[in-house]
Amino acid sequence: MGNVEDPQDARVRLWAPVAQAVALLLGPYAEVVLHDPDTDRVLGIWNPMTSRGVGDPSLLGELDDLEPSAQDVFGPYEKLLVDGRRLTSVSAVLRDPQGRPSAVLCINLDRTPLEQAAAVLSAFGAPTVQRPEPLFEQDWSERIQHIIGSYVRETGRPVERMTRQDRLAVLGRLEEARVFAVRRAAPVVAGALRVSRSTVYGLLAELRSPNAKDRP
Amino acid sequence: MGNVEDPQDARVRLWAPVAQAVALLLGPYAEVVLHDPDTDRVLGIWNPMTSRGVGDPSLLGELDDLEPSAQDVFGPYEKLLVDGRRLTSVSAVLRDPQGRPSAVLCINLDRTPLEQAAAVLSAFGAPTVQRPEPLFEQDWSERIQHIIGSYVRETGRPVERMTRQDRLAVLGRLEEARVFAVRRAAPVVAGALRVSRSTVYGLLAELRSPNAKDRP
DNA sequence: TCCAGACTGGACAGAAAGTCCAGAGGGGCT
DNA sequence: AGCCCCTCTGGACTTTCTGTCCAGTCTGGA
Repeated sequence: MGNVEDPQDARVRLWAPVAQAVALLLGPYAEVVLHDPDTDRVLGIWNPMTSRGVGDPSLLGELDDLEPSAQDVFGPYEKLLVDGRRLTSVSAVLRDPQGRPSAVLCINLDRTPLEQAAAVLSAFGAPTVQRPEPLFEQDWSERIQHIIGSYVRETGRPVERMTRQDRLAVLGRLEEARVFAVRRAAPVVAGALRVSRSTVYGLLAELRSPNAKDRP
Repeated sequence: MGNVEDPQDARVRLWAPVAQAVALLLGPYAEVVLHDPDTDRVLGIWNPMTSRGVGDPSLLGELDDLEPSAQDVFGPYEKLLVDGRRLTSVSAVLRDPQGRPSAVLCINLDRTPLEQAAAVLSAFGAPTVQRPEPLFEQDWSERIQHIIGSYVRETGRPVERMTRQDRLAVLGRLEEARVFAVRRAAPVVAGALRVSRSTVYGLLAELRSPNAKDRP
């Protein structure tokens, strides 16, 4: 299901069984990706969690730190999807008999369902109300990710093709969460929203002002 | 297993099946206790988690808030055992046909194993250490008050007669709590510590710098 | 093709954040 | 008391951010 691979490529034929086996073992919540380290493109993908397909460019950062290093296996490290899902990832550089890197295998495990299950368990018989929705993130930049992420999930609209209204709504939530009381937050938000700092301040001004716009 | 009951008592004969059924359903992690509200003693206990037995006095506080109230079912509320286990408890006042309280049934569910399981689940594949200590206050100025307040309480030294060391310690805690990442926090802290802004920055610098002071 | 609305990048003023220092207490010691 | 050392103070000053503005670019729709 959802497997996409290029059977023409010898590397794919070589590694596909491994990738598929792992994908089967870890159920629907693990994505296995085979990358071409030369072209930085996807060779094959099993259980894709995003809309990537064969030939698409590899996600920025997924391979970034890998090449210069001496070791071949990386992680596990944490990644955050725009929709808020938490992934645990490992990567391995796969070499041909001559020792040259021929592919990079990445396994991305979605930890969200496990965490939800954990929440169910610890809520069982718990008399105290769960935290009111709150921001148990120590790190405010995670909070930003989280808020933007849940908005994306709710609306199904990724950051890249948000409308002005979407941005206004997201900024409203961020404002509510007092995010802008934190130093340096505005530029970070601008970055996360793929928008310039000016735009953020513009939208923010529109939000905060008595909107004279509503009555023409 | 581990059931202790007094078959002589009519109330026990009446309620024992209920108690036993609940004890069986909730496995080894729920303790069911039948109390005598008049003598404040244990009439019967199933799956005892502590060393209480029939005839022992009921645990202090277990019945405290029950009597004066109008309702008959209480909880769930949280209890803490000396060994650190967290219990979720409910209680019910059981009445005879004349409406007089004849027994009190308490069910104590040990939530520890569930919470451990939850921890296992959310640790599965988790690369990062769990959050270093949440501090889920929305309002950062409250957080400042809270940190300073607890220091004062711990040391018994009010803000006015703090020593330099005290101030350093407090600032250390505030720093740890990332308080100074918030705009305008420094002056507020200075005010709360009854000290000038300069002093705050001075002490802060001393804290953050490689303390050359330690090696004379 | 042209227009209108939206975003950008850079410039800039103003506000905080930090740094620095001369001078004012204020204990403790002689 | 008188002195000294340590610490805090208030203010001046530099640096870093914040928030505003605007001319110019991009883009989708009529």
